[in-house]
Amino acid sequence: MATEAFVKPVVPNGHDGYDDDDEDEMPLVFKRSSNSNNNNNTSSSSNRPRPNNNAQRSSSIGSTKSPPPSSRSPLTSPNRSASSGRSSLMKPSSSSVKSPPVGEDRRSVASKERNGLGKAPSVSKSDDEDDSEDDKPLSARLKGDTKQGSSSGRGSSQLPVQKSNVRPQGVNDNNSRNRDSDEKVQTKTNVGASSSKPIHSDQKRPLVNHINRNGLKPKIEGNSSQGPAKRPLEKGNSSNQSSVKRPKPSEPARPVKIEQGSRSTATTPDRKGNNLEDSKPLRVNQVEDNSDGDDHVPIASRMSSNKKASSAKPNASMIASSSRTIAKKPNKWVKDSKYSKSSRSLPSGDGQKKWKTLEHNGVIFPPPYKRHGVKILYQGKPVDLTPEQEEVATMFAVMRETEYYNKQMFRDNFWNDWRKILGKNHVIKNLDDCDFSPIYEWYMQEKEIKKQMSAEEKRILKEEKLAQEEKYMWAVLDGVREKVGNFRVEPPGLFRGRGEHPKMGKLKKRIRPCDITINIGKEAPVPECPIPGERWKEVKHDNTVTWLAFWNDPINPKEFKYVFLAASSALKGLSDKEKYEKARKLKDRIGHIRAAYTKDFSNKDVTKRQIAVATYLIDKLALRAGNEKDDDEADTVGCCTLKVGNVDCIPPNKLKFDFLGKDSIQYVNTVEVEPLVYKAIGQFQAGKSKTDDLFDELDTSKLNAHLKELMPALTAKVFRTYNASITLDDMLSKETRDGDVPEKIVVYQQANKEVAIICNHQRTVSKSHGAQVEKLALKIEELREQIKELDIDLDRAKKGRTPLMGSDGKRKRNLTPEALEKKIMQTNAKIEKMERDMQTKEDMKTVALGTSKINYMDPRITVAWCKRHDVPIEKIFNKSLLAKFAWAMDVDPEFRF
DNA sequence: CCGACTACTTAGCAATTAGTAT
DNA sequence: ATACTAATTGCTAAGTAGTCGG
Repeated sequence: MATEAFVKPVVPNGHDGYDDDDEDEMPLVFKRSSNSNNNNNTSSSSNRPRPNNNAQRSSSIGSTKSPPPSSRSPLTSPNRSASSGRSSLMKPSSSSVKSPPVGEDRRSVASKERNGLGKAPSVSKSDDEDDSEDDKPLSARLKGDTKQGSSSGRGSSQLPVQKSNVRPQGVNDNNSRNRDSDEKVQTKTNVGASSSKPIHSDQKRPLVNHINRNGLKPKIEGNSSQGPAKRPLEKGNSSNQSSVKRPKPSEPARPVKIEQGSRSTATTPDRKGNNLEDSKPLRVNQVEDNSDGDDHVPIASRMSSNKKASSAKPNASMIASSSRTIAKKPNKWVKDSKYSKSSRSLPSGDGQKKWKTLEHNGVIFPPPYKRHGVKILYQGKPVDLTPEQEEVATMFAVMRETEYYNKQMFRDNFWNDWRKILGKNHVIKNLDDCDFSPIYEWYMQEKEIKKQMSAEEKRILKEEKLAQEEKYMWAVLDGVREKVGNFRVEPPGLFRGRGEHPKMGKLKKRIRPCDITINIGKEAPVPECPIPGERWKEVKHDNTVTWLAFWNDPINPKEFKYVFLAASSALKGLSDKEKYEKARKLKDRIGHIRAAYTKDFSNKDVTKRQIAVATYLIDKLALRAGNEKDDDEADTVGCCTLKVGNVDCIPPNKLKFDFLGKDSIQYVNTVEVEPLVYKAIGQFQAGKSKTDDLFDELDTSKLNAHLKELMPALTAKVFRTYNASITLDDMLSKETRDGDVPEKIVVYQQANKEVAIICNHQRTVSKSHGAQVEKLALKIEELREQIKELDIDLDRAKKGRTPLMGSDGKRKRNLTPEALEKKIMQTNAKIEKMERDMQTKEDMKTVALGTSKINYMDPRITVAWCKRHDVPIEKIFNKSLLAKFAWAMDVDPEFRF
């Protein structure tokens, strides 16, 4: 890697290349909110419980979803529901008040449209409306169609999902497990009741579906119907295996400084900083550059200004962007000259060239095991273990407080691997007679010692690690220094699969250089193997792929673990942008696509009918494709792999989905569907057992092959991206009102939440959630007491008397009635804010906003909205996201998805 | 048309760090 | 300064999907 090489300035984030241009796209108008309201349908019925977290989560989920506001959205959301809805988020002002339950909210939103499907495409941006409809998720459309529409509103559509509360059982179960569960439950209830749609009142979107949320817990056992839930895990704390941890690469930079970006730098070369080289230039700057530079200033500036955007980067991009429309899409490809791709090249190993030159230093290995000598007890007696045996025993000991520890599958798998290391005639004959407490205690003690280190010691340690890792953190691709995503080889440990994974507890052996294949430019020096005496398995020079290194997964040797560039790299940024552009194309074609599959709901060919119905579900519910899985994986499903038992038909035309999806997260949602879809599902289920495939004629290849006929490069996952982005765009445009920045941020979060619900992105309730809520409630109570006291003092002050003694026994200052009144008002405002915060907290406890922000919502929607409404982008995107979405920063303020 | 490979994105939770409150 | 939270970052599992050979 030498430094010299680069000339390019590097822009860290990637801007370099692309940018702008494309963005422009349509300027369209943004519409802002106009109406907001619509009606809403109620839907409500439901309640959704949401799951709680993990465990719970599963169960809980409710069914509801709501469609996004406008319509676009998909329909419903799955589980979570309930809570979410609530109000808090909403903006304070108006809505604030209530907070309806999540479910409702969404729904309320309502989409407008109703029609849906049928409609033709229209699309184009221009009108949103039309489009919208099309765009919108079906749900929305449905409603219309279907009937339902309960409410009025415009579109009412929504599917009605209802979420039923149902699942109580599950819920209960969960509860039992944790407190959380309770909450969930409650939540639902409460939520439901209370709020229902909250805020939104205005909005109201329909929500189609809404989920039910119930919470069941899935955890382990499954609850209800289906199966078992998988996700049990726990959350335990301790645990973890080893502990290694390392600093983060990211910032390493310290040293550098960079130039920022590009430009300046240009001259400078930056280099990677590796050690290797030297240093000079390098390092330092660079890194941070990106970050730094960006972080601070620029962004902000950009934002604010809005329009201009200039701020930041300048580059061409800006310009381009500004331009408005412009071609955009097609261009993209063009743009980057960097890798020229052909037009359609997509990311994946498509055989296209991904780079011309690639330099990097390979990977860093975890330190060798350090023996601690603490003995475990076997049948009460200390046992001597070899370092290797001790290492594995320690991995297990350290997991004592996790849920895995007591799972038979985990213990069996662990024992199976450990006993091989113990050897045939070892005194330890079974796991249950082993007492790992001494090691666990040693581990806890070590942890405490670390915690007690002085700040200075910690800093030194951190710096040492950084110095050691710095060279691995960077790669130079086509002359541009880029961060490497995961340059640390995974340390050995016990496999922690999610859900009921058949391999949980198996030993994940240590990876050595001879397991690793390196990919590097032909001209670049081959990274030196960091472990003396060992060598890489292989060194390749394949520029049709983006990985820097890989090794076979020790748990499943057929699979690989890759080392890629970080998300902030230009390579990843480009691919990200292409992903969103594809979704925007889908937006343009969605009307036709919906019309096409609607027509096939009654096709005589079963395969075609299944394709039509599956596509409808993916479009409307944002389900994942559902690839086939092996028996040695947790059994979870997606659309194509749904089992008959995962879908219940509820007359006259509702479907209740209940299955474990990716990561064994439960999806529970009851949604109203087109009568023909309802009928078709019944046909697909006829004569089959619960565990048979619902879509027996289908798999993801067939489905995607069909989708490609409708639109080039279209695949099932594009619908999720489309639904998420269109929902965000719609909600932001409809819900944003004049107001201060915090109010606008609330609107954004509400929209983000809607998307998260649609995508069923969940998180476990934090261990301290209950305590936190109680604490807040306590504080609110204290404030109320204060008000009482102040009222009395005010009364006395008006009569010219001095205040009573404070509850703390101290004398209070003599205040004027005016001052007291002001104080009362302030305190009341404080109480209201706290109550809103508490509600929000409750609503959001199982909703994970981050996943959709990182993977599904086109960042240009967010950036453009921030520019239009003078919201600093830093309020929405953290440092990592700013770096990842550098390519979207100079989007035209009028950009619409 | 399959299924084995292969490459790359998406996901939740744990560990860290930053930020506040005490 | 300390204790707790809240927010971020890291980790790596679990998906999607393209390609290739038969």
